Amino acid sequence: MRLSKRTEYGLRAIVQLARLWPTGFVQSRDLAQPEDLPNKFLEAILLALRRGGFLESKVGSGGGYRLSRPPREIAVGDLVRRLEGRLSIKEKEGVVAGDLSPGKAAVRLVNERLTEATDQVLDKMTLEQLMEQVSKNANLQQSMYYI
Amino acid sequence: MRLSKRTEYGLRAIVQLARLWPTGFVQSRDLAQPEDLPNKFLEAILLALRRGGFLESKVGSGGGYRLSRPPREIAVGDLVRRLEGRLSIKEKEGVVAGDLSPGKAAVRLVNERLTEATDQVLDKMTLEQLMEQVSKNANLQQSMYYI
DNA sequence: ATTCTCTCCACTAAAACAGTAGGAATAGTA
DNA sequence: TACTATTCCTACTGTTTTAGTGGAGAGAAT
Repeated sequence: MRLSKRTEYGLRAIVQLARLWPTGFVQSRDLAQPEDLPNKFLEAILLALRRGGFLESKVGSGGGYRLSRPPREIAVGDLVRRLEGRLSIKEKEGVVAGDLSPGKAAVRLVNERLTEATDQVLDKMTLEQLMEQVSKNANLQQSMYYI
Repeated sequence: MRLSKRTEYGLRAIVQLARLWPTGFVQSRDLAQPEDLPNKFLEAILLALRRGGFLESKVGSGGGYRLSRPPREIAVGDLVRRLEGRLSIKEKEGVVAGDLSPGKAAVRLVNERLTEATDQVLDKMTLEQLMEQVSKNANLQQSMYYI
């Protein structure tokens, strides 16, 4: 299970926006540079995040992006699902379940378990919690230098 | 999180072999037909499974494939990891952890949680358990017709 | 010898991924 | 009004991955 670059860049950008919350608008370029992300690609990603309702944007001079609500109200799962695009693409679902081969049934079961597990992880985590855990880890690392 | 066709076909084939365990060798063609899998593609997959130590094969007339050990001793996780090929590809790991940007650290954390969760699901499940659960579900479905 | 099967190598078509380029639209500012 | 800054939008491109196919070789049974 590997996140796409698109998702990775999106998360990296939104983490920056979360750290700045609730201050003003930040421009795409200023999100791209410190994390070294391809600017044009990032623009498209930010646009998707805005369409997903995670960001607000303002065009023109002094414009940019900001979170549309506080980090604690943004679930990482929603972000990832928006960014991956694929991921749980409504499989045709025609069959009601009794009538598939044992092999197909097994594959379906594995897929379901996997989806449940990943959804669990992703939906339980808000952007705020993600950032807390990251800085906790960072502090841990930091302190380990002095042991 | 979507399993590739390669993995799907491999699972569907090995589920058939597990149902037949511990009887003799089954030929690639006879695995492909009932599940309607592309024969040549399946051959390559079976070869990978043999190389992974999950199957034994016999060439020539009367040859074919069979499990190399009982279904209870085969973890679905090992199968999937073998078949996906990618999935937890040793990311370069150069950085010891303190020195990544907050964004990178966040992405890494999400990836780790996701990997843990999927490994958990997959490694806890043996081929035998998978089959039990599939037939349990099938029975459930079956009985629901009569409610 | 012949047939049957796995094994192995090379190749291809299509999709997904990871961007890039250029301009239109919009909002502030002089 | 003219100018500038920024998002918004469309279309395109190159690379990698996925999902196969084809054909020949090699070993085993009859």
